[in-house]
Amino acid sequence: MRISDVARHAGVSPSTVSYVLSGKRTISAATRARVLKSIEVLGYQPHAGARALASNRANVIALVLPLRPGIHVPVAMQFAVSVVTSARDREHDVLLLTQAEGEGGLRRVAGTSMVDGIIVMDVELNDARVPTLRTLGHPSVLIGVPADSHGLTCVDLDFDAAGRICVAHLAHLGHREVALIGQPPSVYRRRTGFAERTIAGFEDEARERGVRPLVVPCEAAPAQVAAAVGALLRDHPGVSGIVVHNEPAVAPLLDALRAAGRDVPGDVSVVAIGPDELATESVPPLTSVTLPTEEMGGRAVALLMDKLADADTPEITLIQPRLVPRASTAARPALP
Amino acid sequence: MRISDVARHAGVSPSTVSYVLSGKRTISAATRARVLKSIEVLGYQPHAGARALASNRANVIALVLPLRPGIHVPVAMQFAVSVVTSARDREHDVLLLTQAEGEGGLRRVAGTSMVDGIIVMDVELNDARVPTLRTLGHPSVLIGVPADSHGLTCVDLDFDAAGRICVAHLAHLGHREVALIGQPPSVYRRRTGFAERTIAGFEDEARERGVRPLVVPCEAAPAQVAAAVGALLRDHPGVSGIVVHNEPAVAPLLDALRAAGRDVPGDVSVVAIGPDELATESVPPLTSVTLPTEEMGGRAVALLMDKLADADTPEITLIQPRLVPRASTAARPALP
DNA sequence: CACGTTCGTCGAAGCGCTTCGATCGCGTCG
DNA sequence: CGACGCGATCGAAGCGCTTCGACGAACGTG
Repeated sequence: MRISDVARHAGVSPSTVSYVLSGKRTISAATRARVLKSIEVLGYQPHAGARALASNRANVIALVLPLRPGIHVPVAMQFAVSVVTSARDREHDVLLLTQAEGEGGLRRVAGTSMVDGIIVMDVELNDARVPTLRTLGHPSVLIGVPADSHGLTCVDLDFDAAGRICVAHLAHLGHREVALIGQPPSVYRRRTGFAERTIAGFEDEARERGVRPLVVPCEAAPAQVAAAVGALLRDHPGVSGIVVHNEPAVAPLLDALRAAGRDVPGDVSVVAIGPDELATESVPPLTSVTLPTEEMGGRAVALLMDKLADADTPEITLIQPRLVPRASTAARPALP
Repeated sequence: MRISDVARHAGVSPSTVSYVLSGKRTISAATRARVLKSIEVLGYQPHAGARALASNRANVIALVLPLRPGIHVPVAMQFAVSVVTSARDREHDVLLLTQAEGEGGLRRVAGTSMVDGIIVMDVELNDARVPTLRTLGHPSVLIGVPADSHGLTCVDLDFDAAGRICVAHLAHLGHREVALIGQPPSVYRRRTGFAERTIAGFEDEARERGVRPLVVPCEAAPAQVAAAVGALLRDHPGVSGIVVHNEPAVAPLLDALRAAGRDVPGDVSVVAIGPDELATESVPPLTSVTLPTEEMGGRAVALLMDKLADADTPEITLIQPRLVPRASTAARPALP
């Protein structure tokens, strides 16, 4: 079943069928209808490889999955799904690469023209893949912002603003001492933008508002969260507001507070940074700053398509965080 | 940079270069070396589309991600990663399809020759995609076994045996009444093989050993797990052994037992069915039946490659479960 | 009314690779 | 010693599509 079969069936030339399909030249309504009919009747599907060869476009983009320790898998999956969905909406498919394939993988899929562009998730501040992406000659979009974003296209939540907005919310409620339960130390060690920027925003806003900030990196395992919370309550009894930027630590954190006899939000207010489900499915539902995975994935794809169409794109696209108040934050309790 | 450039540089014909690359004809060691050198020097990478067109092989397989409610995302991700890794080991890439694309997506990627074969995860007993796969004319491998597996190739853990082995282990330790904390009701409602087969094995083995079985489908939310455990302990005080076949319910289950003052394994023994990390990261580490995601993914890819090479493959490949004793099971406590 | 446009369509030339049959030496066997 | 076989290599014909230039017809326009 080839394009020439369709052409014969419709009584036109193969090129006409091609133009009907691509819309790159005007075709009379009557002819178009006839061709489309034939395509439907014959169940014609163009050969992807032939297309890619002739048009120099594979209609496929690559997505690099992040799989290092510390990554919250459901969030990564949400990104992946939103990228696939957005790509499909634009007639593109998605080729999956693992982190393990590394820069060689990027060079391979780009060099063989398997893909037209690349989306890289979980970009570190000093990401080894960035130089490769720069020299690749294939368009790419990063989710996350490296230290030097020159010549790149990056999408991210504005984590600095996210950190700030959390502190602002707590300060507004009267809290004078706030803690940030952060990512595991390993995440800071490999210098991840979203982690550092959240801290920066958290601390800056606290300073500006005369609030005392405290940053506590934290492993996600329940026991370690419990230990961290125990230490926090003991050593810093004045802390009445907590920001959590560590998805899997959220449930253990709430457990630990409960176990310590602290009511949320009666004694302690908690703000989470993470996907909505995380916040709504907790008990109590958490005031949170949304991690808009769908919007970010969609935006990344949109930017990549712009680059494929030779439009120029902003170097950095920061999505503004929104804080949704729920049941986990309240005014600071009066001092005893 | 094309194959003819390499040919010129090495002083041979393009076909010779092609044969060096594919190994489909014998090439003298000297020539091969010269060609390989040229390839390296020039940094030649063959054009994937041209290759696919000429050879009728894309060297890509499709993977359909499961994303329905009730799916444990980290497990799905483990499968995906193991499929990608195994595929890469065999010179293939992986195209990601979402469940949402449905059967149309399967027809599209097969019909356009984007992929050479398809791996479908999370197959239901009456999966709507099965008839499509049968008529597709493209090889496919299912992870999971549908009710009618005629003419298909399926890989799965032997969940019936998994259910049995758990009961056998508990019975061996002297437990006379055992409960299965199962999947959420919605999973049974859509008739999922792994869920039903585990129950079947669980009940059959119990019957054969004269043990009283009890099956409790269970939502994974902590509150619901707690409620289910509460009811279980109240209405069936004789239950001293619990099998959990529901990853996200494991932690809440242990919490609920602790809250009810039951020691594990002192008062109640617990066996989990799931990935190893789930078992080793719990407190106490759980006796468990491993869900060998890596082996299953690898096997699925291997079977698909066999089909691509026209070898015939068994309809059903069941992987035998292994029970690893850890700290959560012990002999039944003496009756008071 | 002749000429220039525009519109719709066609034909042919690739895109870069694989593969089949043919060719060319060269060693070997009868 | 000629025919034969075999290993190594080449040339050319596609694979199925897109796209460019060309062409005829229809349609204004001066």
